[in-house]
Amino acid sequence: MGEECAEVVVNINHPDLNRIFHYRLPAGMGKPQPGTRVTVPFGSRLVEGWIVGYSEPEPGISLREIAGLGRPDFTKELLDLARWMAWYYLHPLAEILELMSPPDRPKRLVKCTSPEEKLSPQRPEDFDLTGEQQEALRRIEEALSNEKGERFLLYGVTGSGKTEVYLRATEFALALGRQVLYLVPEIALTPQIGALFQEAFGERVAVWHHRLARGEKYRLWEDVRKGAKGVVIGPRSAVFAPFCNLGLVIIDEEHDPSYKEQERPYYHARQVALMRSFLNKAVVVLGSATPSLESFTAAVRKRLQLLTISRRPPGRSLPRNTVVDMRLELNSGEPSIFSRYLQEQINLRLKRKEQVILFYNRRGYAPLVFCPGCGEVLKCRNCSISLVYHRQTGDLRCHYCNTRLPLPASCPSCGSNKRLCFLGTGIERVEQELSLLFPGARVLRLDYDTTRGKGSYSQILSLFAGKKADILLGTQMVTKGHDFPGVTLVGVLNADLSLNLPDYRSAERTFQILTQVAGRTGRGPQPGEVVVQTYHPEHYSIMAACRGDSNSFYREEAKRRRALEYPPYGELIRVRLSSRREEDVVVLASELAAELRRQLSGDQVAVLGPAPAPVLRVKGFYRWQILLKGKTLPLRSQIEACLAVYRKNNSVIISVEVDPFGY
DNA sequence: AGCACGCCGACT
DNA sequence: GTCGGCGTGCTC
Repeated sequence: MGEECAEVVVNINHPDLNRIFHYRLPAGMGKPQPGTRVTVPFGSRLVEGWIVGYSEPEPGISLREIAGLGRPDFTKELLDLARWMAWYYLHPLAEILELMSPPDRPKRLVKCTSPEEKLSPQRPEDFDLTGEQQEALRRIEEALSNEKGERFLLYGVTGSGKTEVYLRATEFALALGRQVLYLVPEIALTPQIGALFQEAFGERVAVWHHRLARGEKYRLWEDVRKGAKGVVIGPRSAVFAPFCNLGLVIIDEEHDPSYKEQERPYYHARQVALMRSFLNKAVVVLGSATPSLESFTAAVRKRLQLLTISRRPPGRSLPRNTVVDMRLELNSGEPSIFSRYLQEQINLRLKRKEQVILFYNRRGYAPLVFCPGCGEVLKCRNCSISLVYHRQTGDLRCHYCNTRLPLPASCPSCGSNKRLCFLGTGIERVEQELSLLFPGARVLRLDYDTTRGKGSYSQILSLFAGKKADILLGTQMVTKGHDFPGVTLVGVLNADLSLNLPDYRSAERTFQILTQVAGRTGRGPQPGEVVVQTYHPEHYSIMAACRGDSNSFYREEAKRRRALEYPPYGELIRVRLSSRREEDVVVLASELAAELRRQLSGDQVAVLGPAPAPVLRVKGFYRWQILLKGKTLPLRSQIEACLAVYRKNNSVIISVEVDPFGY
């Protein structure tokens, strides 16, 4: 006769242990709730784990008893979320639970360190929403009252006041006694939004990010769990906050690729947030001026309700767009990274004391360094990638593994001591040329390398906001949600760079970046202008972005993705194998691919590859990959079983990425 | 992952 | 005789 036993997941990361073990409860004790942390005897040692449920074990296994009970780490809802993630992302449950675990209680709980709350002035409610903003807000409020967990896509052009809608929806949710999760794409953006919300809602707002001190984290988590905090603002990981009464989830800039975790377990915070709100029947608002094709399609299919804001508030017009065909520019006069038209426009702003943002998406000074003696391009010794010359630090760097080495005096390949040549243009070279062309201009550079120091990111931005500079030259970083009313010109120096990435999303990314960066201008009383330099002026994503015609972009992009059955018209899973020995990877990859073909046979899933990864070698590891395309959702367990077998080979690491970014 | 068990070489 | 090398196999 069976007996109800606790199902325990042990916190050890090994493919053989990615399952449930049954344990007896100590005598004279009720059932601890699933999600409770436990210590259990495991073989000859004690290990940590969690109770995840109760059931009757198979007959014939010798049961042992739970050795120790810990705190309840997860509510049923969070546990269900973890289970869903483990299933959907083909990832060990233990590792997901570890990721979601609440912060440890610090040894010494510091007395209240929260700075004496500056009396938060109630935000003035006196300025009017536009009709479209009002309508969006009304529908969200209605949904909050209905408590049916409705989902919205707030599709509002840049500068249309989406944040104001979020603020008022939050106010409404709080008034109903519900908690609010507000996701932002990056840590860098949390302080700004956080300050705005704290001003409106004072102490009820928790600004969460991973760099908080341990005690602070612990206290915030506890406050959220008890309901003392009504709003949690933060990046990806904030999606795991222990809400007790979640009513509204806002995903700001929902298209932003930063929501996708780039390391294990490769989850997408937007997707997790959607599942979490489903489990809570919470209302979701996905907001963007350039929705992901996934969300756009979901709106077309009525899985998201569409809320549109098509106009900026009165007096704020959308910028004028000019496309410069750099091919024609090349044929006439001396070539420069700055077209003559853009130079004229920059000069005009400088004369008028207006500000300029320039976007150039390539770090360093020169992306290629080569030897004129033998023609060899200098490569990283750990990665199959060219080294980039950084002038500021005078060294060569690998942008994949971060290796740095001094610029060699002679060619490492042929020994010639002819001077090495720099090929191509990075942002440092653009900066240099900028100072030659506009000697009087004050230029700030915003990229990965100028923002290493603590606080340097916000320092650069506040210098620019305080008009201490005329030109802000930056990489991707300048495209994200900033609001500089003094900017009347945005220049995109090379719109094509993101088009050639090995990613089926490259056209979408290009469209989004161009539209977003264009949206950084004309946010003040003066109208804005955008100048886009490109060698592909006829490309659909560049044309659509420049004309502000997003519908034609989505139509074209949807057509292409559908034809190739890429997401959202098919699911994609990338299985990556890596090892220090290339032959091991090649052999195992082809065996695994053959086995997957056998297991998943049928026309539902295509097994593509194996093929070398776009960058074959990174950090000394050779990487090959297999792509699964098609209806993979019903086949998760077959895929999992198949991988488990091949993971027994311990010289080759197998990692799985569901819905990968890039190939 | 860890840890025990097991089956062969050189050592106080 | 036994100490210890790390291959193999198991963990409710």
